[in-house]
Amino acid sequence: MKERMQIIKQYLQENGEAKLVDLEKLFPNISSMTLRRDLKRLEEFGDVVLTKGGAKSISHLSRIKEELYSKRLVENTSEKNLIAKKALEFLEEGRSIFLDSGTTIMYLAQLLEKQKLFITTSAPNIALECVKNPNATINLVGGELSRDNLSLSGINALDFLNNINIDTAFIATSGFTIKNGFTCGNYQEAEIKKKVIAKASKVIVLMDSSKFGKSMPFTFATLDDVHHLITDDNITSEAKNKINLKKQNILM
Amino acid sequence: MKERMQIIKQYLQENGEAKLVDLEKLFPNISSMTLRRDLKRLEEFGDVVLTKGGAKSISHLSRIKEELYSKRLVENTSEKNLIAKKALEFLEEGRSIFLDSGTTIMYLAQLLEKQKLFITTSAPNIALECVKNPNATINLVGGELSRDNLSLSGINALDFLNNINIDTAFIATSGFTIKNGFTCGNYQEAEIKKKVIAKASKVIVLMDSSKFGKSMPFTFATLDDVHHLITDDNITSEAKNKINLKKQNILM
DNA sequence: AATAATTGTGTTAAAAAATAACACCAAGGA
DNA sequence: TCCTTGGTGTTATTTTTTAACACAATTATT
Repeated sequence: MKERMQIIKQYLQENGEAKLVDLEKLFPNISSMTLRRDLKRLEEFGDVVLTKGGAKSISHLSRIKEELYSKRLVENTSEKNLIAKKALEFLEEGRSIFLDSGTTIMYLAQLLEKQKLFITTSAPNIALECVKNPNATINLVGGELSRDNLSLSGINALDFLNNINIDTAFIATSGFTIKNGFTCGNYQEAEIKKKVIAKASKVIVLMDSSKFGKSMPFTFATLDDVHHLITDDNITSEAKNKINLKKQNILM
Repeated sequence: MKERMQIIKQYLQENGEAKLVDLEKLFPNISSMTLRRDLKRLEEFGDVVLTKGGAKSISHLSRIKEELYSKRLVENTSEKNLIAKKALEFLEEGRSIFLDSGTTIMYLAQLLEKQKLFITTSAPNIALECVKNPNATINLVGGELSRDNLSLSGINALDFLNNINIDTAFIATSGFTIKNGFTCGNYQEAEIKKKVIAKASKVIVLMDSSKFGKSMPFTFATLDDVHHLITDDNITSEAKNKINLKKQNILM
């Protein structure tokens, strides 16, 4: 595929939408006719739907729709995207990984290309995203589906996790404070995360900076339990120092 | 919501797309400006995306995208929709039901409104559709996700099913012949279906007429195992007679 | 009940966007 | 070399969208 179309595709991925006028600014010396033709080709490819004056990413639209029914509203998308990109570095071909539920992890799932991986997850939407990778084996934990965060939990999920091995676990968090550690809003969810962390050889937490300083009811891990923490650079240097005091491997 | 908008919404649901010119034909004495405004309101509602000259249903788009990655291509959509509508009659508020994987069942899931239901399913995409119903409890079987039909299977899925009770099971099939009964293309999937059928008090098979006369490798049920068979009226009367010879409760 | 505010609707003119048709150029193959 | 192919830019034309206004019909307010 042409480089220009790759850039447009990425733009679509990140912004959800691309207006023709935006693209014209992005490529000042390309005619609008050509950009229009590019969008048309992307549509034939299947990832995009043409709208008046531009195009929208279908996966983005589905995500919006999901959010309509689950509670949350996704914010800090570009930060989350960056965090996900950093997390990619911890992926090794042929490994068994766990993907937690959550929008940041969804971005990570979308970045997975054709790596041979054994993926276990507690989020059906993430499983469906991963299945697009033809070389991945996808396992989904069973259980009750929570409307809040679209994640599965319950005794069956825990049973499932008992029977598998995990090299690297990518975990999302709803809150973090030095005092309470990593926290989430749901007891069942905390149970799952705890179990995953206990079983994984390497634990990587993905957290955008807005979560810092917030505490949710249930703690599922402390700083000592995780091997890497990936966040964005909107985190205050004070916070950064506090964490680094205890731990060197914070990434941003 | 206005009746006209309801009709448009249904049109969108069934056709995936509505061009303005189509709507103008559908409502000959409504101005195109008004229809345009209707589509705009539907967009704000979140279910559709406006395109050049009309609108497209987002869930339809996501389905198309799913098909791009799983193998199948959905055919006979209007038949499947009709079958799903007939299946609705077998739903009773407050019951425990099982939803199989498959596109016909997906149509059924989309028709579920606000009934209080306890839903178990082996298909993550169907689980995500059902979660939009605020009164349903959704349970998803665990296991490995098949790329072919987006369904979960394996020992964990069977375990899960062992521990739940099912009033009514809605099952899809890939093929049916008098000789071989109901068949599907995957051993693991057949195991799941068998288990569900064994546990359910009432078994309803949804099958569009194109499946009749086709045999797949694995039989998961015979006519005697199922209580109702719902199909469309493209089925030959010969086939109909053959089935009715054995069974009275065929619906079409 | 009378009045006012709101909402939906249709009509028109203007603006914006999409398309079709054609010419051009570069790369690759016969 | 010449021919084909695929991508590109330009222009004119058509289609689609928007904005503005006028007019009911409905609902709320006095």
